[in-house]
Amino acid sequence: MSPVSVLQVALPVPLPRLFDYLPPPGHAASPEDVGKRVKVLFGNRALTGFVAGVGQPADPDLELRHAEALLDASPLLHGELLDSLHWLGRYTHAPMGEVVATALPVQLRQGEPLPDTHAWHWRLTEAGRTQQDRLRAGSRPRRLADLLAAHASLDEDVLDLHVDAGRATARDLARRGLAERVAAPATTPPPSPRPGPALNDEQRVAAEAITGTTGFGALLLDGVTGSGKTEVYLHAIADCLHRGRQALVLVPEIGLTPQTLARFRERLGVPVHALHSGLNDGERARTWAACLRGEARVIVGTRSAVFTPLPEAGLIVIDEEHDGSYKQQDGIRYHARDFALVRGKALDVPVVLGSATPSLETLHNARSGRYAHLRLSRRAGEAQPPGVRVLDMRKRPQQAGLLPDTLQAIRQALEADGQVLVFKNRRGYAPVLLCHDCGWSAHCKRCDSAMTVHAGGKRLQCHHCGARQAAPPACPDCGGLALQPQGIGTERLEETLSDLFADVPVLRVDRGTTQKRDGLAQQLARLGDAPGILVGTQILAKGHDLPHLTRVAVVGVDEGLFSTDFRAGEKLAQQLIQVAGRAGRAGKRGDVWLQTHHPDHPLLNTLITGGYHAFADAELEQRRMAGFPPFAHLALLRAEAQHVDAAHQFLQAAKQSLRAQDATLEMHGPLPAPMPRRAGLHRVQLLLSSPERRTLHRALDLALPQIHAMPEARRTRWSLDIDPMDLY
DNA sequence: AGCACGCCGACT
DNA sequence: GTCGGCGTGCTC
Repeated sequence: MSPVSVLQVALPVPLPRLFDYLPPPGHAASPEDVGKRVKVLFGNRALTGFVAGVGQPADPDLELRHAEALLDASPLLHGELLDSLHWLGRYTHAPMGEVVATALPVQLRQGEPLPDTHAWHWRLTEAGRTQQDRLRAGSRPRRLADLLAAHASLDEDVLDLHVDAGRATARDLARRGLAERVAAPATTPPPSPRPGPALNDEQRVAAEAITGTTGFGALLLDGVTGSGKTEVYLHAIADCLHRGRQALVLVPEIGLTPQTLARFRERLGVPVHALHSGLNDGERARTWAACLRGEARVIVGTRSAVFTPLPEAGLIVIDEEHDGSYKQQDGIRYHARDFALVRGKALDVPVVLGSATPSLETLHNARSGRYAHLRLSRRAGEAQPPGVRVLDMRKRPQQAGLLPDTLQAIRQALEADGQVLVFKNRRGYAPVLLCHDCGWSAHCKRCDSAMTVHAGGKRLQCHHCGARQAAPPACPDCGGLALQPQGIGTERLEETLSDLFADVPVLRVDRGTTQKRDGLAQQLARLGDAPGILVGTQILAKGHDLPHLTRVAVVGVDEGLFSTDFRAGEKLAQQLIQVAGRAGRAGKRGDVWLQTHHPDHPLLNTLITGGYHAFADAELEQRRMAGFPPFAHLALLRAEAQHVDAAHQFLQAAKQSLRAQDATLEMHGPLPAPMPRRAGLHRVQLLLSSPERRTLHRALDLALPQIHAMPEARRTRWSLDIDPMDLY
């Protein structure tokens, strides 16, 4: 007698195991069920799970429940994507149920059927054909009816192009029984690409290297700002479409603008499917389904778009591959760039990593020959690289943190009809509110950090937990009235610059001003091409062409020069290069004025005299000496608890468990996190490091079941971050 | 993560 | 006398 097979179900719970269920009554479990979603009762709630396997029950004595129902006639996840997700679960040490929940759009995760992706067409009804003449001539309904009469049916999306308010008019005709909406199969028209500018030599070499790659290959497209990386992508994508394959393009959160999409659509001549945070659940599920069915040929999306099914994949592009937004910072802490490489390998397609400031990991891979290294060293269209001028701030007078030279430089640029970007990586009015009488300063009650002064000094805000309050009228400690905002934020810069340059617009752009959708684009449009000043944080360092920007003033990056985080230097260098790259585009040479108290700092020196690659050489050498990535592999075990001891004890126990698995594993901690208290919780962390990735993962594989089962684990919120981006 | 069960304080 | 606090345990 062969024992009955059961469904091994992955559920969206943080438990590191699968749950066995008997198949729904009347069905026999079969290997074909793997990849289908399944409705089950778990405890006393109903959950949508995922059949991760079919086999013998793990515990023969356990009385199993029946699954309620299988939700898919054929597996939703299978083949390459399923394999890659299994890899992701192993790599991040996350339960498969959570991995699948992260990968699927909300609606599918919740058990909704795979949505239809057919197009909606309109056509006249029989009544419509006979009564069409009775509609008043020239009226919208008449014009639409005439239009529909001339076609068998018309796609809903084009109605508005032909008749004003075409969709609404169609619905009106439908109410009168004259027209009807019918589902039509989604069609994927052959691409009708429009030629772009001719590629220069470097671009052509790069594009040919990509299109000449058969099967998997990782290629770093290392091109200075303005060198035309996007043209190379477009060329490679067009070739991919021509071969009848799908292309996936990942972009940073900030980079997915309507302009970008319009450019892709126009040049490639196919519908471009966008996946970003602005979509609602229905749109996301439909796009996912369109990818699965091969209807979506070009998909442009942010981090989570790396999970789209690509049955006919031909190319993956990761634009601005160094960007931090590719790393998810909660839940399953995956890195979309790294996962894209895994998928590219499994799909056997080329993966292009583009950046003007490649991450040191990627650069290291390129230099060691694992990735092809494609260089674009020239700016397209005659544009000159910006010149950099360093201004020594020591013992110089300043106004709101601006040197007289800087103000003079701004004035000159404006008088020459240029626009100026003033870059300051600090939001708000001032970073600290200080009592000049007794030394008190405003701190967040729930975090170990100063509160930032906002609204010209009226409000206080914690940038770590979001707490807001009115600024006190007097010092809470000594009662004195000498409260002073200390330091400079973008808001204060905006105020000062508006006063000093009253005749030009001064626009502040930071996370506080761009929260609305398209807010940034609209603001930039308001500035137009007239002289003006942009004040902003790193949000201005990327995305959006600023063709009239001739001068960039970098004020106050000194804080970043002395951070303890091992990636701080890399991030600062990338920021400086990216923001400097904004200056000057075709026709206008730009320049950068950099204020600092540390004009001799090696990072600045190397960066300015040798550029990003010289910096990267020096930084890589330091990483090698210090045993940091890419020369070592890190994992960070974080714990948060109401009381420090609980978090500390948990990590101490975890450390012992890991030590028992591997006596050689390097462990640092448990130590308080760089911000020891945030949002009322105490934060402690244990850093694991090994020169061998396998060593690290093997120890974690063995220790994690024990760690999960620890009584201390219940008293803390803890998480494991593989390849942490920052040690916070 | 949820959710139930379970044993101790301020309320109708 | 009960509502409700969150500690502990379990989920096929």
